[in-house]
Amino acid sequence: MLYTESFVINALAPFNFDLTAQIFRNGDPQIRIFRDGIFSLVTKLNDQMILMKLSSKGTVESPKIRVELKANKPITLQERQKAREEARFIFNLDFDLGSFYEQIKEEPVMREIAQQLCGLKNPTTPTVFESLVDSVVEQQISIRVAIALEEKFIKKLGKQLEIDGETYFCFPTPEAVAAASADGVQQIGLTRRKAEYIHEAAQLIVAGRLNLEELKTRESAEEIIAALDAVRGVGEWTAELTMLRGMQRLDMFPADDLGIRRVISNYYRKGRPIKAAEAREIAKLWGRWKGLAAFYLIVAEIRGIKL
DNA sequence: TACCAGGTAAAAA
DNA sequence: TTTTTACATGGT
Repeated sequence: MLYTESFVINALAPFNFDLTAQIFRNGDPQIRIFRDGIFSLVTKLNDQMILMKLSSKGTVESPKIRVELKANKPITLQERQKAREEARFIFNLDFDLGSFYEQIKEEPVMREIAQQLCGLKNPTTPTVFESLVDSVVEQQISIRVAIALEEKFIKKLGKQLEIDGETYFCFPTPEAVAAASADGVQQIGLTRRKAEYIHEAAQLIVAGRLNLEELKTRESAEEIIAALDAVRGVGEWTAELTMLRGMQRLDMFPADDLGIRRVISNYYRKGRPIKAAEAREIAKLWGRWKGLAAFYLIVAEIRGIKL
């Protein structure tokens, strides 16, 4: 029996859903993908797995998102509410881009890029755990290899949903990862070290010694970084990236990141290689939105925006 | 075939 | 205290 329902939610303008969801255009259809104007992913709410499909029903200045839920069991009011919150979180719908645009309006390079990418918001992982795992997997290896490994990880340890004749996977819970051995995690093709890092982090969470979702609510970046840094395998870069992509901490700026340094170099230094210190200096132009600005540069490069 | 790609912890110097 | 090395896969 297939249960389905849909509703519409608002986003704080400006918001360009299609531009933002484009990030997922090459995703795995069984995990998450943006195709034919529809973003889909499976989410685990309470005990139930639900397929969520999002599409744009409004404009950049008056954004409305249609949310469609599909499940094999009846969807409760509470699940519906959690799905709504998750959709808001994944696309940062409540964030006021105006405050970012105000900050960079006197800065010609970012102003031009922001004009061309108006309404682009930063996608966030549904859980901090997912962001942490992704960041560890992405250490040192190319983003393409990392994505291949992340997909293997999800399909090996994530829960599976059969619905509407299709198979989907949702991101593994810390419990599932902890229950697997480090060997099990490594089998997806990670280094032994990385498999241990991820397995240990999952164990800490299950043991109640690391509460990532609680960390998300803290004000102080230093406190969060310190807590993340205590996890083996998590250094400064990993902590910053985890916060930027999993906690909506748009003030985080991973200056050590080679990709971020490259895009800054391309748009601000004519491609001349720069060091982390120079990247930090340039990032001061963006005030408290350093991480969001870096995301804009990355998207600008992907879309071939020239100044 | 060989080398490179969005780091980190541990070993070596 | 600072520098070097192991790590494992997929793309080119």
